[in-house]
Amino acid sequence: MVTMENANTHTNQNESHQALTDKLRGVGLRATRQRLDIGSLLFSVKDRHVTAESLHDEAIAAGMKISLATIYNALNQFTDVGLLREVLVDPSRTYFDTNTSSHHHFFNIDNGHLTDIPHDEINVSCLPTLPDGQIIDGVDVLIRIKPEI
Amino acid sequence: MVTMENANTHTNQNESHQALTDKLRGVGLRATRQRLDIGSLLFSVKDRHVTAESLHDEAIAAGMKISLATIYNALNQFTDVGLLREVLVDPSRTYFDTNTSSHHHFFNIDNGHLTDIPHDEINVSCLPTLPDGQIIDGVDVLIRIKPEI
DNA sequence: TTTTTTATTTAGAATTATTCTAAACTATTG
DNA sequence: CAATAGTTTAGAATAATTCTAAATAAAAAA
Repeated sequence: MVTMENANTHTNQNESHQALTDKLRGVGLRATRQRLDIGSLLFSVKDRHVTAESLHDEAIAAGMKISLATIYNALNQFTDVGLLREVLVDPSRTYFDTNTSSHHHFFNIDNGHLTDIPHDEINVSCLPTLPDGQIIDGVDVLIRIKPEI
Repeated sequence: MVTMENANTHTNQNESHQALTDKLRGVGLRATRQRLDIGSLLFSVKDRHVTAESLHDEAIAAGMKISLATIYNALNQFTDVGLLREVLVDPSRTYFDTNTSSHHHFFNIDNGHLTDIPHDEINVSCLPTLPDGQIIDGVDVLIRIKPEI
């Protein structure tokens, strides 16, 4: 009789487990089970766009035991240390993007889908002079699209 | 003894009163006292950026009698008919811009101030192909700035 | 290891922006 | 002026997010 209660998460993507641990420690965060779970959902696939709620639903569906408050904490902490980036598209919901490199977005106003646009596919020539002693922190381009007709 | 109780608002900008009435009727909205009050605050000065709360505070300070719910209603209606435009800069607050022409924004992440950038001072060359049968609804460029040093 | 210290998790309460409800009110129409 | 349809508003309701404080777990010290 093989007992496997308390199976420590899904024992498949093990190489990423260590990588994730290192990634978290590298930014000064403890590699807790919850953060590893969240990280495995966020970083095993490239370029994801999630909300706290959507990620929580996903975690629960994957059998992970984690509270919504922890999801909020983790998303904010990951953003603070540069592992995630906030994208503003909907005034009533915060989206997080796992792609933290310089890039832009298509936002489908019809179905709410977000799509990345590689940095080099958009050219922003910024002629305007910056106010007084200000410098640029970042540039966000959002192209709202909708179905033809 | 000059009695002036119930002075119907400030009797100075009268020419704009008729213009405002026409503007509201022109978009299918009744020219109620509240909408005229809000309109006088929004449209007598060019290029304003307000939140429902900030506009309500301003209205109350100006002695206008109007509820926050009405401010929300009016801002949303004005936006629906194109008299205002929403600007996304802060995930926890909706900003409205009285400048509805095509233009962009500087967002000072230090103090939260929004500044317009004329349309022609930014050049966005959009090389990326749009997904399937999609067309562009609009393009928003937000340049986040911060104090030097 | 065991102990100590410090960070993390979490349930649930609290906050906050925004919307909804339903009754009172007012602009417009006939 | 009366009837009709749109508007305002107080206050309740929602919904996203943060906070609190107690329980727990990770890292450091012994």
